[in-house]
Amino acid sequence: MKIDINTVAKKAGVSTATISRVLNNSTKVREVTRKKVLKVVKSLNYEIDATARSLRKKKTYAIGLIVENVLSYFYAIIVKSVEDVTVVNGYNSILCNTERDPDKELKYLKLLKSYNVEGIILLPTGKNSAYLNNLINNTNIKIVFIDRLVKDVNCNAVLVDNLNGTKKAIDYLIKRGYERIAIITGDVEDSSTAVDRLKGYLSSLKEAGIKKDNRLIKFGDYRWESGYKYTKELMEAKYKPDCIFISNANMALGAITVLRELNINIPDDLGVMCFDKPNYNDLLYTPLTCIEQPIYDLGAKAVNLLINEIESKDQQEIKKKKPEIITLQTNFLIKNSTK
Amino acid sequence: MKIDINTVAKKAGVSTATISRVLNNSTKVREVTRKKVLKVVKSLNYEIDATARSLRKKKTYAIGLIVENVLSYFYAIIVKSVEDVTVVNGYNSILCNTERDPDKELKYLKLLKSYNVEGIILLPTGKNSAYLNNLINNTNIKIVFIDRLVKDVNCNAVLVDNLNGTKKAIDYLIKRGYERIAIITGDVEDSSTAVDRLKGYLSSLKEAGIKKDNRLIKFGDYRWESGYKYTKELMEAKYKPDCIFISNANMALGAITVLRELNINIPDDLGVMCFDKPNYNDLLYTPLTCIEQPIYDLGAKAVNLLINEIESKDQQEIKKKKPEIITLQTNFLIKNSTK
DNA sequence: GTGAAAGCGCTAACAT
DNA sequence: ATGTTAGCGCTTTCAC
Repeated sequence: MKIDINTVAKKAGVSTATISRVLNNSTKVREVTRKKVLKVVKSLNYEIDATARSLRKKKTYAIGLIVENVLSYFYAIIVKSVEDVTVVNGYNSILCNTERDPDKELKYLKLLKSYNVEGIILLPTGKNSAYLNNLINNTNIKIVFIDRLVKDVNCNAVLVDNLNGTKKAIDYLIKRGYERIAIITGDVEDSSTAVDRLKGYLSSLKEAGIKKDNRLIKFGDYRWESGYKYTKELMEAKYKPDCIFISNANMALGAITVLRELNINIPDDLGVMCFDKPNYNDLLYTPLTCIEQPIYDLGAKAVNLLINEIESKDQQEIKKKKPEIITLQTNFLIKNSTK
Repeated sequence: MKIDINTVAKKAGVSTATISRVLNNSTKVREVTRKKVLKVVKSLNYEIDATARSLRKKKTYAIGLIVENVLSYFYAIIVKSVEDVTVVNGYNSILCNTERDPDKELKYLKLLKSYNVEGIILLPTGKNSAYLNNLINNTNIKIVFIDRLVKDVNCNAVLVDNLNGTKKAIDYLIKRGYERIAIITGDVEDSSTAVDRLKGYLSSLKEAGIKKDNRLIKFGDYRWESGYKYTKELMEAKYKPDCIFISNANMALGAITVLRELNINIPDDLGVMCFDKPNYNDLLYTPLTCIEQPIYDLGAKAVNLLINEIESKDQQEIKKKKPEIITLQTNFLIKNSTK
């Protein structure tokens, strides 16, 4: 029933080795033979069996991509860029969504190993460092982190300059006259991104001689709900901020939702700025002053790093050399959500 | 170097067959043996080789998902729902983006066949009917269309009731007093969705005794740009609509962008309604009256259909029975973009 | 209940 | 330039 290489070989009157050579673009085939084979291949609608080929070649041309959730625009862009660049290089990507659940992440890491992917691009939950080190040390699977690092795991990464991006943002807010700038950042336990954004915030305040005030610092989880929740907390407290800096777009959208419910006018009553540009920012009822990230590049560069490693001639060398960490710069966008 | 089933067998002091039995939950293993094997498996961090297993079992537990572009929220939801339901059933999904390019679609169909996926969920470009029929007739790969059909290809599908959804929308607009309702629909050549939405529009007009006017009918491509372009055309023409019905969210966002540029007020100067709810609709400067689609369900139901077919005992029966087409109902949301 | 061995569809080393 | 054949890592049939 299934058309395999034997069927093709028989019909073409040559051996399977020759078919294989044609299919793998070996030069050691006479032009006449090649033509004949290709004709038969086409006539039978034969497609090579990737499973068998992978097993034999020990090469799958597959990489895994683990993100949090494609429903977020940020991750969707990464998925798209990774796919684009992967395909251009003759590889395929397998997409996994962790939902920020370390168990799911672990499950997917194992799955991808089992699938013999040649590399993994990981937007990490921050846990699973033991298993990650196991992959790095005991297998040939290359790993590149994207957007954030994992404690105690040394490997290549492509990041955004969160520290300086945030510093520039807070400096701007201070210059505009804001005095009680609150921040809603991510979970500093799990995310190096959240840590750096908080650091940038604190550093700017310090330089301006403004004292850190814990009432103005909230730790969210980068989701809409936590932007909503902590903005509400901030605005219902006795000591209120005059401006809120929010560490990502999803939380910022939660924030402006609740601000409208509370009838708090932006920017008259409160300034709002965020890290990461919301999708269709200009169509929002309040386009947000924000730090735009080179998200597509983040994914594209990660794939390039990864494939370079995979295809490197000198695998010994690769194991030894220390991790390459690429840091991309951000872009400042001023809208009317700040005065 | 690589830990394979032989390594495990040797260390456990049993044959590879026994290891395999344990790993496949065969009942014919003594409890003591099973325990012993599992211990060794764990201690070696052994993960089964999915490639080898697939080749031998002729079962990959993989399905392909082909959509247009994850960057669109509509497709992102489908990707998410398909992954969710796929994983729950013990399968994995391979994501492919066609960018609406039939050549890319064909390439991916071939790739997925080569990967021995057991089924494909396809949001079709509308071309490639010959190859699709080849897959259906000559391979064991099951196919389910999602969102739209392909001419001359009979297979299972999960659709949205575009006709009635649109009818309800246009009926509403007429009842609200609009008299020159324009439509920007998709490409009726390629998309059954666009055809049905246009049909619903025409049918409502007819019932209300309003004559079809070609000046008010535009054919876009479901992308932001075409919403922008055709809205501009409509509003710069001599004969202008008093309301525009737009066939999807992306084009609607393009539309409201240009309407603002042209200083056309919604809904005072012009009513706007669309099929499909924009992401964060309520945060837009003009939340749109729209038809909400059960997108997550679309994907979830497609996976269920597909896996049912894949796992059906009676494969002969499957081949014979006529395609199942599930049509999901829409939801009407009234906002202030219509008077 | 367990082991030996064949074979899934392909590639690559070796032979001619 | 082409063919023969072993074997990638696993599962499954057949013996015992």
